[in-house]
Amino acid sequence: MGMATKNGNQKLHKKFGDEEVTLPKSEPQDAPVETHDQGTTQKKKKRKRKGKGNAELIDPSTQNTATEVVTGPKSNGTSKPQLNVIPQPESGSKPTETQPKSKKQKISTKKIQKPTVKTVTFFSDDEEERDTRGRGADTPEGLHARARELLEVRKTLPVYKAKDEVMSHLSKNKVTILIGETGSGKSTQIPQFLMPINKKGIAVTQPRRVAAINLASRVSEEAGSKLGDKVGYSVRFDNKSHHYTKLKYLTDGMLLREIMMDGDLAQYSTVIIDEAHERTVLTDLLMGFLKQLLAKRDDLKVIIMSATLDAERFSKFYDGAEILFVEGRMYKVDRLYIDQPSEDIVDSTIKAIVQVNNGELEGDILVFLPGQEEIDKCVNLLERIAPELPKEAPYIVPLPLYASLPPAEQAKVFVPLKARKRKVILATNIAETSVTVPGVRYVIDSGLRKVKVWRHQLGLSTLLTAPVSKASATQRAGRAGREREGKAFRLYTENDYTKLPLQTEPEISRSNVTSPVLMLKRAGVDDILNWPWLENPGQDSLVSALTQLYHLKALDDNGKITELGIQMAILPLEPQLSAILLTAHKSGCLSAAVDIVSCLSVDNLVLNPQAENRDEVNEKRSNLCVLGTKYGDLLMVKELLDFYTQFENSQERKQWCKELALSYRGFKNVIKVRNQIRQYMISLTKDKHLFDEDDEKNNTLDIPSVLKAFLSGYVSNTAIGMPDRSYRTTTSGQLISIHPSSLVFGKKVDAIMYNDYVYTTKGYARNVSVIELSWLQEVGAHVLAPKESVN
DNA sequence: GAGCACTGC
Repeated sequence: MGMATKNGNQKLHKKFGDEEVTLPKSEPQDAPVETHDQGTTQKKKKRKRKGKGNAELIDPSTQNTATEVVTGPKSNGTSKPQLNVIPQPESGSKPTETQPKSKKQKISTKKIQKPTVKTVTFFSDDEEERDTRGRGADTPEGLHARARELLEVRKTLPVYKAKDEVMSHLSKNKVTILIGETGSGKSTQIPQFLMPINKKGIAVTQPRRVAAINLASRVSEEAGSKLGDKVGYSVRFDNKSHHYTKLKYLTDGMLLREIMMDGDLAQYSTVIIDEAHERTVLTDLLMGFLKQLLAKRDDLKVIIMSATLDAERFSKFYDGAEILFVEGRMYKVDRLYIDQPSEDIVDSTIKAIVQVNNGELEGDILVFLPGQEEIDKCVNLLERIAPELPKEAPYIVPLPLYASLPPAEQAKVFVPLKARKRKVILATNIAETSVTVPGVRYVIDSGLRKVKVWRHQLGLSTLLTAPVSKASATQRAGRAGREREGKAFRLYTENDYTKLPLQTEPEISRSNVTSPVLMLKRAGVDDILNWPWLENPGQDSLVSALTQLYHLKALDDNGKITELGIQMAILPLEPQLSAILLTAHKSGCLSAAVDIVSCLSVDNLVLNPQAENRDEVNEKRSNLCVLGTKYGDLLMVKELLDFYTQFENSQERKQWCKELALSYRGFKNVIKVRNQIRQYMISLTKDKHLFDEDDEKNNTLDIPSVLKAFLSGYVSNTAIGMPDRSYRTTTSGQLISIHPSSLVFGKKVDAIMYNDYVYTTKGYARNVSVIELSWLQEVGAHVLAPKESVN
């Protein structure tokens, strides 16, 4: 059938009405699903059950039962079942959906109430909104009353019930791997259990700012103290902790900075790495540092908290550390597969949405799609077909959700709808971990995601659409079972599912590791290749990072970190950008360089205009930015920032941003970043007055100096204009095109420098500036072989 | 003449 998305809505609707729709196949359930067989299910064939039947489909962890914690042999003395190793998945079965426990381990099967863990939304990342809540209850009496209230809730958490066993284990071991699923309460309770017995502080890391802030605020309430006193947090731009704070939630990046300042982490007696299974570059690095530190410090305890999958790997990494398992509290989620996947993901998504809407009980639908393009297409189609769908079914309201969407648009997914309406949230991976949408009962999973892959041989990155891992598919499905039983409809076959990789490839093995390597050097690691990497990025990748750092003069001929390198590591920037600032300082154009670098550190600042007013916006930008038009995009953001700061009030700023398709929120972040960088530069140079004469300096902007400073960081990101108007890179001679979003697009110049080299339909240079050929020799002779670079 | 997931200091 392969219905094209270009079809009109009438036709589309008709096709859904007839019996061509065969997806997704649904398994008969024990639970009442009266409405399920409306309309489109006649053609369904019963799926063949394997072996143990229906139960095998269901992730045991999502059963609504509470289970006792099971610990390793050392916590013996009871007749409770034990577990210290995660069993290998049976071959041919569904490994990621098999939990390391047997039926007999369940000690209780009573139904649980609504999960009590506070829903974490991304809103509170904005301190303006966060500070307005929770006021007035700050009296000691009020805090204690609230804590007593919360204690009753805490006692129902699986991990609370196992407190004694967990504690007895933790007191005997230096390293523990603790597996706890969603709803177990591990992130809030375990650190609190430890507070009375820790002499020094407890650090708990999180991959995301919002999570650190929300956990700290919850736990502080539970502990009956004011946020920032006994329990606090520390994230970039926001610190609510004191030297006497006993329990500190921080982002993993923050703990890494602390390691660079104090390699022994002397202020902590326990470090907990939470969400270790996400395998971000930073958590991976932390785990390596901790391994080294454990050999040095006898009084340090380390707890690695994770979802199930990486437990054995973590255990091996920490010399066979024991694994504790805590049952989560999620509701049952049935997984259903398609039998004939379509080539067109938008097509099969729309069909699945319509069928779920027609056939399933009330509850919102969360759809996982790879990117903005697919999401926007689906939203448009759904808006058109919604009025044509059967009147018996709820009216569907499509809502997009992705990171570059303005905050007000994102907020719509949290607003409840009136009766007879059903939210269909079409989201990227943002909804897999970062944003939790309430009310979701059905998940539709395309099985796809976008992944950025760094190719160090070419010095470029590509953004690919790729299948998710089993772990990711399980996580996505779990989003349907947070409030009650749910269903996950997978837009791929069960056979395809079995072929998916077990886990997502760790980020570090597909990333540019220049910055991690500089951090290691700063922390005193000499032998980068043989450092205890949880995942070694590979020799090629490491050598390319070391070479890059050498070119940036962060490392000397012996591979030792230089004074410059130490300063670069301190700045909260990529090494290239740090190098640029230090060069700019020498050449007297620091202020302008800081402005530009701040803009470059903020994502989605200069937005893609909508298609209908694209030409108009582009023209406005180029008329406004005289220097940008002549010298390129670095000068453009400098000009834009100057305009932005000249406005009197935020209303004018907002309006101006809107007209030029710029992000107001982005500029607010630029100002924060700029302040932070200025502070760092002041402390590095010990010159308090470094930025005092800012206004005068703007009047005498030395453009060649600024561009040469940037060239010092981006020597290898340069290309030469050819007679046929194409450009070839100075490093490998590859063909490269100026991205049409650049102000330099369509111009013929001698040479260009760019910040990003991205391969999509072809190799594109993004964020392009005009440079002179002579500068390449002047600034980049030590990197570029003369014969290759200019001919 | 493109169109890009997510996160962190």
